[in-house]
Amino acid sequence: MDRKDSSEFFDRVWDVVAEIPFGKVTTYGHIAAHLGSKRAARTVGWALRAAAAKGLPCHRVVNRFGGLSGHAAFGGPHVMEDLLRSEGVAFTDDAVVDIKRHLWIPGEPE
DNA sequence: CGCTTGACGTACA
DNA sequence: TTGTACGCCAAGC
Repeated sequence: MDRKDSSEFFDRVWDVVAEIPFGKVTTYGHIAAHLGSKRAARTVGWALRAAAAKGLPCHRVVNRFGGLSGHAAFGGPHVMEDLLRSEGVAFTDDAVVDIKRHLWIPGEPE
């Protein structure tokens, strides 16, 4: 709607993150691209940091490689990984999600 | 008030 | 092809 706040970008990121289904993950680039700017991935990361404080499932958001970049925002280096594993998400490496199996794209549900 | 950094990714040389 | 630079937006210092 008429959300023309300075943080409109943030609000959209939170909206998308909140729509991520259980056991799925998405990437900064896909969110940024969905918002209109692919290179805004960095800003998405900033929004996710705030999203963590908002209670959004930001642990389902990973980088392009499927690596858990924001584990520090969870208060523990393996908290994010453990959360995803609890959702049935597979890991290809340590703290690296099998994004190829669980990738979810905003605007394009199952 | 202004410069730098920051949960990344793409584009160009 | 690989490497480097830039872009996005906001917060921190």
